[in-house]
Amino acid sequence: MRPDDQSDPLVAVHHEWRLRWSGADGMTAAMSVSRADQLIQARLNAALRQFDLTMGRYETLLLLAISESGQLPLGRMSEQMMVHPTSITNNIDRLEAQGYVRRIPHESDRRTTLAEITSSGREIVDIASHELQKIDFGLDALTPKERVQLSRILRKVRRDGAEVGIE
Amino acid sequence: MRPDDQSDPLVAVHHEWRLRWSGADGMTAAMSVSRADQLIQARLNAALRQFDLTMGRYETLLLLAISESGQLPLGRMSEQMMVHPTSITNNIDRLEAQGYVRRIPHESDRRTTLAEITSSGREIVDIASHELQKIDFGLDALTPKERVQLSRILRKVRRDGAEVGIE
DNA sequence: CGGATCTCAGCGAAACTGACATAT
DNA sequence: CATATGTCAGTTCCGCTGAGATCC
Repeated sequence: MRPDDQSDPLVAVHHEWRLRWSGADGMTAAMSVSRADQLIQARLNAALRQFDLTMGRYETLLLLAISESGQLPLGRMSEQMMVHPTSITNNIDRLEAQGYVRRIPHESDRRTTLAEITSSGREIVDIASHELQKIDFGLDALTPKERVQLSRILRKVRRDGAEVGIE
Repeated sequence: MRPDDQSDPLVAVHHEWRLRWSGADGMTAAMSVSRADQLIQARLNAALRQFDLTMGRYETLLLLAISESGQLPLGRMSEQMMVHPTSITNNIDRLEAQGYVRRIPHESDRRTTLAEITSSGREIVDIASHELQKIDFGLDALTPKERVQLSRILRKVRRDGAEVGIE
C-alpha cells in the first residue's frame, strides 16, 4: 500500500468499493474527474474574480476573441462550448452589460443574433489569459507530459459525448 | 492534422491559443477536465434520477455505506468529499426526508451530529451502485488502462489541492 | 406548415458567505 | 476566552424545462 493511501479518501473508497461491487476503476476515474474539476474551477474562478469574470463568461469571450471576425452566432457558441443555449444568452447578457460584447443582428438570417467582441473585451481576454497562464491553469501538480496525456484521454470522452449527444 | 481536428472545437481553440499565448497544454487540459466532468455528471445523474438521487447525495450515502459502523460525523464527511459543510447539511436533509439516513447525536461530543445510514439506505446504495456500474460510470469510451491512467494523473491534482487547501 | 433561433421565467443543484446557537 | 460543529438565510452560478416570439 502506498504511503498516502490512508490520507487520500478516494483511494480508500476505491478499496471498499472493490470489496462490494465491480467496476472500481471506472468509479474511481469518474470521481477523480469530478474532484479535479472542482479544484481546478475553484482556482480559475478565483483568478478571474478580479475581472468580474467566471470561467463560463471567460470562455465565451475567448471563443469570440479567437474567431476570425470577432463575431459568432449565439447558437454556434452554444454548440462549440457544449452548453445549453440559455447559458450563452445569460453569459452574453452579462458580458454585454460589462461592455465586453455587443449584440448585432445577422445580415441575412434575421432569426440569429451575433455576439461581437469589443476592443475592451479583447483587452480583458488578453489580461485574463495571462493571469490564468500564470497560475498554470490550476495544474501545477502535473508535468507537461501528464497534461498532454490527460487531454488525450479526455478527448475520447468528449468525442463520445458529442456523438451520442449529451443525453 | 488529425481527421477530427476540425470537428473537435476544443482542439481548434488549442491551436488558436498557441498563436497568441503560451501554456496551451495546460489550458486544454483544464478545459478537457471541465467538459468531461460535465458529460460524465450528466450521465450519472440521469442514471440516478430514477432513485431520486443526485451524484452528491449518492456519494454521501456511499460514504456511509462503506464506513465500518455505518455512521459518520457530518464534518468528517465534508472533509472526505471535499465539499462545503453546508452542502453536507443539505444532502443529509434530503436523504433523511427520503428515509435513507438518520441523524443521531454523538455520545461524548454534543456539538457533533452523526449521520447513520438506514437499511433502506443500504438497499438503495446497492441498487444504484449496480446501475452506475452498468452504464460504466459514463466512461465506456475509455479502455481499462486509460481509466487507471486517468485516476493516477488526477490523483496528483487532488493531493495538491488537499495540501494547499481549496483556496 | 415544420423547424430553427433566441429569449424569458422558473426550477433544482451546488458552492459560498455571514450570522448564529451550542458545546468544548 | 478562543475554537469547533452544525444550521440557517441568502447569493451566485450553472444547467435544464417549458413557453413564446420571430423568422427560415
